[in-house]
Amino acid sequence: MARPCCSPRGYAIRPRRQSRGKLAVMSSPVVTRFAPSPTGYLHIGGGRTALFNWAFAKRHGGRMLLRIEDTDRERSTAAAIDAILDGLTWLGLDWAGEPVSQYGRAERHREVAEQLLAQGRAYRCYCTPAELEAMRAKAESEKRPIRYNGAWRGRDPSEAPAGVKPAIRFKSPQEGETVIDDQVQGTVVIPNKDLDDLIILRSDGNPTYNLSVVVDDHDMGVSHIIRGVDHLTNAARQTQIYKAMGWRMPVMAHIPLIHGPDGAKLSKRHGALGVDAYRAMGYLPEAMRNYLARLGWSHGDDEIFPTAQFVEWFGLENTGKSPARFDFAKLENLNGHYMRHTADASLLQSLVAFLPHWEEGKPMLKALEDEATRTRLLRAMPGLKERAKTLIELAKSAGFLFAARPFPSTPPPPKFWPMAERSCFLASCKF
RNA sequence: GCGCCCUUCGUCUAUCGGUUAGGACGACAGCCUUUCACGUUGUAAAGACGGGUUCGAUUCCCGUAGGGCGCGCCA
Repeated sequence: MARPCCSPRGYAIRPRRQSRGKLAVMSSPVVTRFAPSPTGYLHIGGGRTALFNWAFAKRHGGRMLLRIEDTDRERSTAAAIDAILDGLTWLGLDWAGEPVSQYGRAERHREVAEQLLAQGRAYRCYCTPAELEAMRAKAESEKRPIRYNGAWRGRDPSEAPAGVKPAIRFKSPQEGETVIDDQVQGTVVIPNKDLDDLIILRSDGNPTYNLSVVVDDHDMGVSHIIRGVDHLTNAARQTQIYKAMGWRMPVMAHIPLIHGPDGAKLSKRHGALGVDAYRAMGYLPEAMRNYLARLGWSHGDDEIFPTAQFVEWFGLENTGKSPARFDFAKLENLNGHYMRHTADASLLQSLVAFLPHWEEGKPMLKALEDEATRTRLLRAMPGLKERAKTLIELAKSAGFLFAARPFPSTPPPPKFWPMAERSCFLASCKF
């Protein structure tokens, strides 16, 4: 049963009131989290990870938390945080409570690091970054695995060189293996000899990722961790930390990555697009959600379904392990479908919401402030939306409505207009 | 180099040992339409390779090849 859990940093996790219904048979509330690092925009893979976390939480009557992993002070920016929140909001994904700043919890992380140190599960390491770098280079040139050699693992602290601030390393088991029981990947076994003693607290006293994640997920009561497979090795390291702390493991689910059309990793490091770019290309959030849902997850032959249906169907057991390539053609087709099936008035709203994000959208946005113009566009909508695959296409094909400023009061339209526009024009003039 | 993971039409995927290997996007060819679009009908298109296990493998096991991810005082 869920118990309130309070972190020393002061935020209390209230147990969620158990909702009735057949899905509420879980003994503890489902808490997922989306934990992006604010070093850039929200890329598409992150968007899907958020979608899965969101859907999973909703599906089980739980909630999704948002944690900003901003412990890297050098690279974290406020602009990136805004971009991420903006991207999630546009995608229609909401989260419970305020976003948690991981950096804001550094004190608590240090505390755990100290505890590990006191328990003999961690030790001070006086190697300098330069020494480490040399060690790595040597290992690489000798074609040996690149790992920390544990130089300070058994060394007496009295041998510590003067003037060197130590980092704290986790004393990772050297024999045996670490097993990850993953809902998507299955049972993954990693030999402990391949996992070196990772730094959990930097020499400047700041915690590192793997420690922070474990402490935060634990303190925040996260029950299910759904993230990209690129974190699989981290999962092993984190498992060791959970064990050392005697904490209960959350359920893990590592989903496959989304690759670019060329098969290479699609991430912000490789110039992939942020979700804001998809908005600017005129895609509808609901189409985006539907498209993303079908990347790595499936429900039989079902292709097009509303988000509510996706939430009802979503489960980790239907999530595949192989990576998918991003296919614009399919996205575009799906988007066209959604445009055609969206009510005129609501599509007009989507268009108005989109216009500010389109570089050519200003004039039309201005023109649409006029009630009569909006009405005219609304009338033309049935014909317009039929042949537009994106909001950009919709806006462009609607352009004729705004072109001639003193709008001709009487048809017929000029003969050189394409038939589609002529008929739409006629429709817009219909009384 | 070491570890982990992946491999069904071009792409996303279904298949939970026995199917004419299904669907969707895309492609191609018709139909519909005074254009386009929509819609619609049809066609081409896949189990990486080699071994096992089994009466029977796309499905289970091993190997090979190819691909991906990870190996930071980044997250």
